[in-house]
Amino acid sequence: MRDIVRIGRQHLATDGAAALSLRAIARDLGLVSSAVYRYVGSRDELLTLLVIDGYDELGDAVDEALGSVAAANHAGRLRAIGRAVRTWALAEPATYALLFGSPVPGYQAPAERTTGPGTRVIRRLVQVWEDAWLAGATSHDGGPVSPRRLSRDLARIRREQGITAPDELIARGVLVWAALFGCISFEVFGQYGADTITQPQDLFEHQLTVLVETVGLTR
Amino acid sequence: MRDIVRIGRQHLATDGAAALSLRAIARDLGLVSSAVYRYVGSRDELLTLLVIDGYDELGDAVDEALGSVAAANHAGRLRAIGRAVRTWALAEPATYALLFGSPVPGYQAPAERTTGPGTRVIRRLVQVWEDAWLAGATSHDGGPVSPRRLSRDLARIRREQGITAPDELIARGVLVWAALFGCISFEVFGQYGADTITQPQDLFEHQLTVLVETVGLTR
DNA sequence: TGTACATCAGTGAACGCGCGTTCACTGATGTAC
DNA sequence: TGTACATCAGTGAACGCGCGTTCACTGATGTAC
Repeated sequence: MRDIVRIGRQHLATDGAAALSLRAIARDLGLVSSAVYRYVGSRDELLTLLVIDGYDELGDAVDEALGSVAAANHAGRLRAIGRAVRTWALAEPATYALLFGSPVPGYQAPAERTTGPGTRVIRRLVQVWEDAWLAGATSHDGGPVSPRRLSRDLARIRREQGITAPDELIARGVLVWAALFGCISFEVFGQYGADTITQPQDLFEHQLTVLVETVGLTR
Repeated sequence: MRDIVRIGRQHLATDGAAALSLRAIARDLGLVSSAVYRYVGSRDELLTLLVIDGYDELGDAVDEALGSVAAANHAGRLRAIGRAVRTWALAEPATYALLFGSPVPGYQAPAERTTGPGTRVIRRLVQVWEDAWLAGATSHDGGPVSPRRLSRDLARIRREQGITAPDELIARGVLVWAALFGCISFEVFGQYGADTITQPQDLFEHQLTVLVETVGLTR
């Protein structure tokens, strides 16, 4: 069972999610193709297992990185999360692509099984903004953002997440979240030209500095 | 020939790049499968045609949007580029995924044919920073950024692009570029939860405002 | 105006391949009495 | 301690399918003289 997921991830790396083949996995396991049906039911379910496994591994990496940063060091926590995501993404580019790249055609992850693990990183990020807000360690405060439609979306997020941070901070938090993954995707997917960025880790550290500033963390 | 690319893009939307099938395209064209080999040579070449076609369509959309913005309105130009990319991505999510999503396993775009069209958007963005810099309309100036390794990468970019903007502005420009596509990818690929963001265009406009600020455009 | 020839778009059969999934089955291992 | 039975991991054949690519070909259209 663990073997199936393990080999599945290897195949993800070589063939991609769309070409993931139960027969090939069975072959690598030294099994006949029908034998894996005792464990996974269908190809789509294997994809779901890989999605959950990936989200959990990423979430564990982030949590471990956060373990060695003081709670009051909000900027440090953001940086730690960013570094952990990047490091994991570079180590597991195929699984990263499954989670954050193009959707797999014809496959829809079942929300009731993937939403929990799939939101671990953003929940950690939200906690950073919220803690910074409560500690008075962010430069963003003030009333609702315009237009009112956007403010309503942000209010819903505030309610669902059980937080108190103001509109502007939440909106910037969402941007920083998307920007962080944008930077990592560009690097992992090779969007930076081949010879332009030779020191991506230095660039990333600089990007983290700007993102800390974007969300207004003062410490 | 145009028909092949047209139908190819339709198949991209339904089956994805990895499952793109010359036979299926031939079928849709009312041709026998071997007939398309008169036009494309191989499946990989069709992918290359789709990549080039996509980059060019996106580049045209950006250029057209820029046509109605005054050159001195730097923030407006950045916003126009962002909106054009987002609008095109939402209209052509499958082609957007081919260009900016997960790499297609086993396929490598030939640099000599795709680099030109593939860099149209970033070249327009770079021109915005550069014009703003030359016009004194950006709040970022000053000397080299640290560490020196990063500064060297930025110097190479400066030389290759034939620009004069300082380190900090170039670095932030790269971040804004990656962040812009990060925001759009999150929306196109459905990373925002199903019910969290109901008004993505309002959120995007707010994100553009923050990105204008990030790159320090004062007008 | 007519004929011979070249070009060229498309045909149809074939090659060898891999895929997901079902189904009746075998044979080893564990369990109950 | 021995026997009958249940469980369960894995087998092997089969289903119907689609794929990329090659190759010799047909038949219509255009061109040269």
